[in-house]
Amino acid sequence: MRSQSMRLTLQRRLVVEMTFATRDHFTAESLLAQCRRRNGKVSRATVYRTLAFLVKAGLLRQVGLGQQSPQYDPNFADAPRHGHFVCVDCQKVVEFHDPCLDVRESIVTKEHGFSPKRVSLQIEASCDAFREKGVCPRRAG
Amino acid sequence: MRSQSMRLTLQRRLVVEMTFATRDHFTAESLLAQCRRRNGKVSRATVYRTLAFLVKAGLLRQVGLGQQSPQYDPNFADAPRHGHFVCVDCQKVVEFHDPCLDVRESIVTKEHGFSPKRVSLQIEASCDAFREKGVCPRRAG
DNA sequence: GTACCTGCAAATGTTTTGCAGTACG
DNA sequence: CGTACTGCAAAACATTTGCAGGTAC
Repeated sequence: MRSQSMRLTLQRRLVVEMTFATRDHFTAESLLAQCRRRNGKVSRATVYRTLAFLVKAGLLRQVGLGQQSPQYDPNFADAPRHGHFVCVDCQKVVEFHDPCLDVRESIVTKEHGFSPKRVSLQIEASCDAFREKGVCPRRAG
Repeated sequence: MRSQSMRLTLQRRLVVEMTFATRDHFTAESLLAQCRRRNGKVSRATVYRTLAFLVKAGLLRQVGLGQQSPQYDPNFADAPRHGHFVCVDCQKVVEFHDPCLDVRESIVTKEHGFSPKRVSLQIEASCDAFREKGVCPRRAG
């Protein structure tokens, strides 16, 4: 998987494991915290360097979900063309997939003389709970 | 337009003018530079504060276009539902609009129990020039 | 005249980098 | 064994904030 002139160190192994240990999105800082909770010994610099490598290799996706710092989406390799709902209240992220959207995206892209590489679709929306109760279960405290 | 308990100062006027002086996307820092080139006298803090206000007011859109820092899209008020092509080589951004996509997005969103608020669609792609010549005219130096 | 606003500079937070020591292969 | 990698701490950025002084209304 990675033996392409790169060394497989304990630290990189840990970062990669933590990256794909969950399907949830995460930030670089939260992954570092996760690694250390797992009693792993890894520096901040190595986490950032390894994440950058995974993104460049196409195994991980960096997405801007409206929050302050960029998030990483570990499900990108499995389903390269999924989109994200982001709740305007609780910030909860739900992934979705729609073949019709994909097709239409391809058509539009080609009409404009482009050749699609990666698609990033975010929809800010309110979830059911928010509309009904005015607040999300997940919200804040 | 803004007299809703907010004072119309010279600085705010300048930032708003610069924001909508072009249809190009920009960052907070580049707008600050732009303001100062226009011999305007405004502080970094005021630029950030005014941009945040415009975004909250729905007159400006903050978008993550894959670059390091977030960009601002001044065309959001005119066409709230447009998407962006971002060239993988030269980073050039081209806006597009497609009603079919809009419709499909609405359907998918509702199917998942959400109510759409804002849609952000970015497509990373290679432009004609890049595919033909292997490099974009706009690229780098 | 009084809030609200600005500008500065410091604080905050994130990501990158130089370099000496470490360890994979 | 040599070279790539790590960790540290500092640097480089981007953005926010506290506060003293300024200004729109």
